[in-house]
Amino acid sequence: MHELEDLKDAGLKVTLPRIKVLEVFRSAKTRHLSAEEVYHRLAAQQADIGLATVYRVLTQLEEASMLARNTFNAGKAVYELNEGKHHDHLICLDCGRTEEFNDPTIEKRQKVVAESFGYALRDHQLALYGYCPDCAAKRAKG
Amino acid sequence: MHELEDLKDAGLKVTLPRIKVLEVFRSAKTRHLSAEEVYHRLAAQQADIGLATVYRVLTQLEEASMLARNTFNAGKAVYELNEGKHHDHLICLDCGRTEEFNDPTIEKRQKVVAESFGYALRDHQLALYGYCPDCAAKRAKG
DNA sequence: AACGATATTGAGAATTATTCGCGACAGCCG
DNA sequence: CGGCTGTCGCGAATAATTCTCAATATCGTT
Ligand SMILES: [Mn+2]
Ligand SMILES: [Mn+2]
Ligand SMILES: [Zn+2]
Ligand SMILES: [Zn+2]
Repeated sequence: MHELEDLKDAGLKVTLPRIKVLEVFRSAKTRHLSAEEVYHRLAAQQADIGLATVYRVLTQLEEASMLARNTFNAGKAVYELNEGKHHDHLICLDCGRTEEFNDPTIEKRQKVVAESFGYALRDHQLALYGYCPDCAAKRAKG
Repeated sequence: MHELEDLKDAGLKVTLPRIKVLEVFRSAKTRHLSAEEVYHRLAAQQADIGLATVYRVLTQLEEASMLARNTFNAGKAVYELNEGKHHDHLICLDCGRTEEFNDPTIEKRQKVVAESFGYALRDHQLALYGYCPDCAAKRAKG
C-alpha cells in the first residue's frame, strides 16, 4: 500500500475518498472508468462520497500521476491506473471493447513530426476506432 | 459553387443557414472553428441564424463529408472544411497554434496495429501537443 | 491524547457545450 | 402560385463538470 506515500509525496492528505477511489480502480475488472462509474461503485459499497469529490479526487490523482485521463470518443472522460507504461487505445465502435497497445514506430515518428515543425513535444493522444472481431462478424450478417 | 450540389446530393435543401455557414469556413483565416465561433461570425454579418441551427448545420455538413469534426483537448468540438486530404494535428499548449500533418508511416502502422488485434479500422484520432517555437522561446526565460 | 491551523468534503447551485421540442416559416416538385 | 415537408429560431432541457460554502477531518504540534 505504498500508494499512501504517493499521495503524501503529491502534497495530498491521506483521506478516505482518495483511498477508496484508488481501491475502486485496483479492484475493477474494467480498466477505464468514468467519474460517474467510480461514483456508482462507491455508492454501491456504502461509501458516502459525493460526485463533486469524485471529480476532484480524479483530477488530483491524475496530477499526481497515479491515474491517467483519456477522452476517447469525447463526451465523457475516463481514468485508469497509471502503471508507468504509456499506451494508446483501440476501441470498438459497436461494443466499446478497448485494447491497449504501444507501437514504438508510431511513438518515434510523432517526435520526428513535432521536431520538423520546431515543436517541443509534450504529450499526445491517439485512439483507433474500428470493429472488434466479434462485432465485425455480427454486422457481416445483420 | 458546386457546394450547393453537394448539399442536394446529401439530401439537404439549399437553405440560407447552410450556405452562410459554408461561407464562413471558406472565408475564415482560422481553419478550425467551434460552433460558438461560427455563430458569432454569422451574427457579426447580421445573418440572424440561431445557435441551435449552427449546431444542426455543422452536424449535417459533417455527415455530408463537407466538414470534418475534431475534438482536440476535449471540451468543445471544432470543424474545418473537408478538402479530401486527411491530416492530423499538432497543437501548441500555450497559444493554441495548430499545424496539420500527414505521416504515411504513422497511418500505415495504425492499420497494422488494428489488424494485429483483428479489428477492422474505420477511423482514428491523433493529436500531438507541445510548445511552438515562439512559445518555447518565451518560456525559456519567463 | 487533545488542539488547532488548514486542507478536504458533501450538497446543491452554477457553468459549459450541445440537443430537444415546437410553432412559424421557407424550399421545392409540380 | 400551393402546398407538403423539411428547416429555422427560440427557449427549455440534458449531460458533464466545476464552483461555493458551511461543516468536518487530517496531521503536525503541544
Ligand atoms: Mn488504457
Ligand atoms: Mn485540420
Ligand atoms: Zn465490439
Ligand atoms: Zn504557441
